[in-house]
Amino acid sequence: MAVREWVLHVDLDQFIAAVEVSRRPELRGKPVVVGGTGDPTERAVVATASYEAREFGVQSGMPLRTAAKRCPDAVFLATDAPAYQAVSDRVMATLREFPVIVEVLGWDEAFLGVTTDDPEALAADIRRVVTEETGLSCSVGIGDNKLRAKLATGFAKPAGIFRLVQENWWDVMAEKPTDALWGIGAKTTKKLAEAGYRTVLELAGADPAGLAARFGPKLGPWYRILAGGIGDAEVTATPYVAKSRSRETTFQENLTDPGIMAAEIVALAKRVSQDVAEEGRPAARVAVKVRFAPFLTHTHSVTLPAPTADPAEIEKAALAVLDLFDLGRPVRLLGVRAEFPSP
DNA sequence: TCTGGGGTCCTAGGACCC
DNA sequence: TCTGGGGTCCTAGGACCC
Repeated sequence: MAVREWVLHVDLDQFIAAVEVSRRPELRGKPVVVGGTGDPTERAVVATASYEAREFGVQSGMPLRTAAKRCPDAVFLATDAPAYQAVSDRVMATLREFPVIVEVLGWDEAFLGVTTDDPEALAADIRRVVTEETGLSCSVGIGDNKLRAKLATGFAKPAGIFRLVQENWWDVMAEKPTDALWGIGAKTTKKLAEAGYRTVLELAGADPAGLAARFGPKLGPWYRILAGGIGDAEVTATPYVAKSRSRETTFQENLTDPGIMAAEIVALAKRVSQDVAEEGRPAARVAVKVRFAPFLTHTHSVTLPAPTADPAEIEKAALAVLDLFDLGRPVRLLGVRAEFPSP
């Protein structure tokens, strides 16, 4: 086989649940649901469910209360972000031991830029070494660009390897619904169906001008390209630079007292200021998010007179932005976001 | 299904300027 | 006192992803 460049997508299997099981072996084989503080009666959602819990219809993003109804015998655990970050760091370090470029996508996934004559053999090596060094199982998608590698992983799971490239794109994808594509979700799928495009093949043949008119000058034509499996193949190890940092809280009981709302905004602004300080760059804008009951979300924001990392200035700005809202309605969530200057 | 938290990018309208 | 056309910035909202 010829030596050439490939994109590999490595994705850990049921990552968060797997981390929890690895430190509590007695949970192995049981339905495990991780989310919120681990109290299934709380306002919170499922971060990850083990495959055993998924058998009962428990899915990530689902309210914990619903998960508890579907699977009353599941073990409910609190989300422990620092623990997942630490394990993630070990996995990424393991991947960097291979002669590859590693682009981290999140806690549990990464793109690898590789040059090889046998990507399946490399993928199998990676799966074996990741398990040896971290005890975790992963799946590997092989592609000729990032889009195809990412989608390939979906067919590889769990604990497998799958190759999706130009040659088998239509065999695999032509008849799939458009939301099988990475970047097209439920809302867009519905709108595409209304326009007469239900499958990937149908979308690939759509008129770009018509798509632009319906979905916008960039998004519309991009959907058609996506349906052809075309995408960026450049994997880069360039460190991530945040464009914004934010903190938000959903309250277990709605807030009705504007004085308490102001106090919560101050607390959130302090946490954001800490994050801004850690970034070592000043913030240029401050935004406040308010979610009113039952679920209406609004944001307001200001450009600061000059970029600053001063916590007192960020707090003052956040309080001033909060004042732009009509707070005479019950509030279920408050958030504060700092944005860094665009380069 | 009574719907988390932390992000990114795109769109569109209005302001403002030349 | 009737009103072009382009460019850029600001702001709010929407969609998507992990």
